[in-house]
Amino acid sequence: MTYHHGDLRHALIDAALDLLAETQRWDFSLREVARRAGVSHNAPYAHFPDKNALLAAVGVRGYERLRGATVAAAEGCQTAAQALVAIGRAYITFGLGNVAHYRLMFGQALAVDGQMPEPIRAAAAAARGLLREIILRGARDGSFSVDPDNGDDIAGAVMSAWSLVHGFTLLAIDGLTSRETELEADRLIDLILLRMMKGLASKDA
Amino acid sequence: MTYHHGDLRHALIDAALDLLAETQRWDFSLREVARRAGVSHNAPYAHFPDKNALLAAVGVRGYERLRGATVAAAEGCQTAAQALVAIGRAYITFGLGNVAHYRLMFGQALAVDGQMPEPIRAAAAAARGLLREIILRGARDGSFSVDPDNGDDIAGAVMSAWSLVHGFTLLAIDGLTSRETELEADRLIDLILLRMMKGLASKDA
DNA sequence: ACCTGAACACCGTTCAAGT
DNA sequence: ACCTGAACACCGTTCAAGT
Repeated sequence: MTYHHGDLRHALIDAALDLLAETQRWDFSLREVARRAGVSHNAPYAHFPDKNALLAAVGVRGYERLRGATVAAAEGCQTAAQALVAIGRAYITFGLGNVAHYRLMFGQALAVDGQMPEPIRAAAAAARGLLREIILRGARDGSFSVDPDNGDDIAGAVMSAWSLVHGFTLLAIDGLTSRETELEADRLIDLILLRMMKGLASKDA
Repeated sequence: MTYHHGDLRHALIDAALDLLAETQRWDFSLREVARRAGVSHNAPYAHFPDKNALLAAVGVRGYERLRGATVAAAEGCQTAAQALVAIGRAYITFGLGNVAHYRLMFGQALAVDGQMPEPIRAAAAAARGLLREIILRGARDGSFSVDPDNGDDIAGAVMSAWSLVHGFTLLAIDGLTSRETELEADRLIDLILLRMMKGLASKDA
């Protein structure tokens, strides 16, 4: 049994995903991943230039899954406003359900020389594009106060929505959300999504 | 020269802060910190139970600095609305000016068993308290649509404001903010803060 | 109490070698 | 092309020992 599988690259990513889910951390060792995949500790170097490259591939998987979850949530929504809330809720749920994976997607682990690798930047741009579509839809049907012809205005709306949901997800993961009242997590999510919508809503909506 | 300084604990934290600023990363080694402080590689264990404890102490320093920067920004502001915008801007500026420190304050590096250590939780609670005060002030003078007697409502407003600013800071650090238009960073900050304020503002403001 | 030096079980990465 | 085993320069942490 010389070659364990036709696709060790794929097997390594899967092993890393398993470790992510099991340990709830992304600081596992490359050697541990290799062990899981049943190969020697440096077989990964035949498929990835270094550990960072493997992590980046795993990170891209995260963006794909997140996109899948949010797109699915938006389907069947009548209005743009409903779709945006559904996306926000699905986004937060994904983060809280995949803590380590979500952290990896955005953390310093993927950054090289202070910059995210290109595949991650592309995935993030796609995520912004998804949000942009919804917001433009809402701008055209009058539910959002966004000028569809003003690129800055759109970018501001997109980034404010993403920032709020992203920030909340991370604070919730870190356990740094409000504990003042015995507020249930779901209720708090409702409340912050309400504020997000209010920030985008047009006055006559 | 047996004891290098009366306060090695302090010296180690300073050395770590130096490394943070120089390398722009928080994944330096404990041994490197010891080297910087001019002591053997395990002298730190006389002052910290493990590496995590040193990082936590450095993280707390970050919260203190961040608090100092935001409190200073709020001083001299006439209205609660102005104060909140000033705080938001100072917050983002701090994050972008102390990338590694900011990432450390919230990242997995400090988490043990999926939970942030108590000193960090306390610092975060203090940060929420600061926001809460401003928001309550704005609620009483009528500039924010927050019910001062409804704890949930307050918590929702606090978390939505913090989430937005926190999320934006991290996305900007990661370089994942909009690049569609040739939007300047400062302009984008203005736009997202505007959306934040709109999410909090009362209709008659 | 505070620090040192040796030691242990790990890393990521490289290299020569095997098929 | 794909994988192995030995090797290198590191880690975090522990332990016995020194003042």
